[in-house]
Amino acid sequence: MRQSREAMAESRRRILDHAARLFRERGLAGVSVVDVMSAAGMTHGGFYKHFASKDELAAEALKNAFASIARAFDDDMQAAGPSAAARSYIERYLQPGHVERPGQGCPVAALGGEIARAGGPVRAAYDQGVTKLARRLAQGAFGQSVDAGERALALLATLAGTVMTARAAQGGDLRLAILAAGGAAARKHLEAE
Amino acid sequence: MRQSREAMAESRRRILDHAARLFRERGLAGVSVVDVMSAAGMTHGGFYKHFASKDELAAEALKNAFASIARAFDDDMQAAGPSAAARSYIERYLQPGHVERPGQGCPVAALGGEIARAGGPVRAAYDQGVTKLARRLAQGAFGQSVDAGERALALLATLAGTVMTARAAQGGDLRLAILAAGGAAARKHLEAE
DNA sequence: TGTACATCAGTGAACGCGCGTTCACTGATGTAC
DNA sequence: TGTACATCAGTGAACGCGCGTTCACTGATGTAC
Repeated sequence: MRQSREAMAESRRRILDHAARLFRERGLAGVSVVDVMSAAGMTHGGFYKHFASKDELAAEALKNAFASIARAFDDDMQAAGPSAAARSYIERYLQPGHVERPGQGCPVAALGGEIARAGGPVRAAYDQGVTKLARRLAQGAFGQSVDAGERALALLATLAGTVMTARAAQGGDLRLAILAAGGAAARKHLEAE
Repeated sequence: MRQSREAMAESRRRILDHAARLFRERGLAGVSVVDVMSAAGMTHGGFYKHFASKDELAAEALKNAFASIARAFDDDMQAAGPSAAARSYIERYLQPGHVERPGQGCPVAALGGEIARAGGPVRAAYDQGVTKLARRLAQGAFGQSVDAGERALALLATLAGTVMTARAAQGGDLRLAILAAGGAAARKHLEAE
C-alpha cells in the first residue's frame, strides 16, 4: 500500500543506513539488494521505488557513510575545537574496536579496493568524501602548516592502510603488531614540525 | 584427452599466473572460474582437476603473487644489496604505473579489503606473505634498528594505504595528490633515526 | 623394445542457486471539488 | 469539512543470467608385462 511522504523518507533513510553498514561489513559485492531490504524490514520489490540500481545505492550509501563521519567530526569540533577533534578522530580510528567492527567505521579502509573498481557515481562520492575529510583533518591537525592539505592526505592514507592491513591479518599477533606499528607512524604525522 | 605431467604442471602454472593477475585487477569477487580458465586458454570443466574450489584458487593465487614479489626482491638483493633493494622496492611501489596497473602490483593494496572478509586459507596466505615481505623490508630498510620489524609493518601499511586510496580516486588531481603525499610520508619512514 | 590396458587432464553440457531487475497488484495517502 | 478519485510505496511472483560445481566422455599418456 501507499506510504506517506514522511514514511517514505524514513524508509529511504533506513535502507541507506543498513546499506552503509552492510557494505562496510561485507563489501559492495558481498551484499545483495535482498540483504539490504531485509535488514531494513522490507521486501526487495520496493527497492526500485527508491533507487535506480544497486550501483546508485552504493554511491548514496558511501555518501551517507562519509556524511556520518563528517557530522561526528563537526560535532566534536564545535564541542572541543579543531585540534582536539582531529586528535580524537585519529585515536578512535586506531582503536582495536575499529578493526573489529567495520560496519560503523571508515569506508576507505573497508571499501577502498572495491571503490577503485567501481563506476563513476561511487568514485565521485569517494572523491568528495575524502576531500571533505582531508580538509577537516588538515585544519584540525596541521592548521598552521603550509602543506596541511598534503599532510592530511598522507595521514588519511596511513590510517586507512593500517586498519585495512590489520583487518586482513588472520593471526591476532600480526593484527595487533600492524595496528601498533601503523598507529605509531600515524601519530608521528602529528608531531612533525 | 590426458596431458603429460609436465603439461599439467604448466597448465597449473598458467592458471595461477592469470588468476593472480585477474584477481588483483578485478577483485576476488569480480573474477569467475570461467574468466580464469579462459584467460589460461582452457575450458572451465578442467579447473577442478587442479583446485578443489575457487577459494583454494584464491589462496594459491595470493601465495603466487607474494612469491613473485619476494623473488624479485631477492634477485635485487643479490644484485644490489639489501638497502638498495628496499629502496628500489619502495620507489617502484610509489610510481604512477603501480597505481594504474594493479595486475602485477602489490596484492595488499589491491585485495586487502576483500582478504579481510575471506576464509582461512586466503588469510593464512596473506599472513605469511606480509610477514615474509616485512622481514625483507626490515632488513633492507631498517637493518640496524631495534624496532626494524615494527617500522617495516608501518611502512607496508603506509605504502598499501597510499596506493589503494590513490587508485580509488576518480579525479586525476586527487589521485596524484594522494600518491605524492603518501609517497612523501613513506619515504620519511626511511630517514627517521 | 613392443604391446595391451589402465589412468586421468581436459572438454562441454548440465545442475541448482542467488543475483539484479521487472511487473501486476493492493490499499492507504494525497488531491480536486 | 466531506467525498470521489488518482496516485504510488510496498508486496511477492517472475524474468533471464552468470555463477560455482558436477559429470559422462575422449583420447593421449603412463605402466605392466
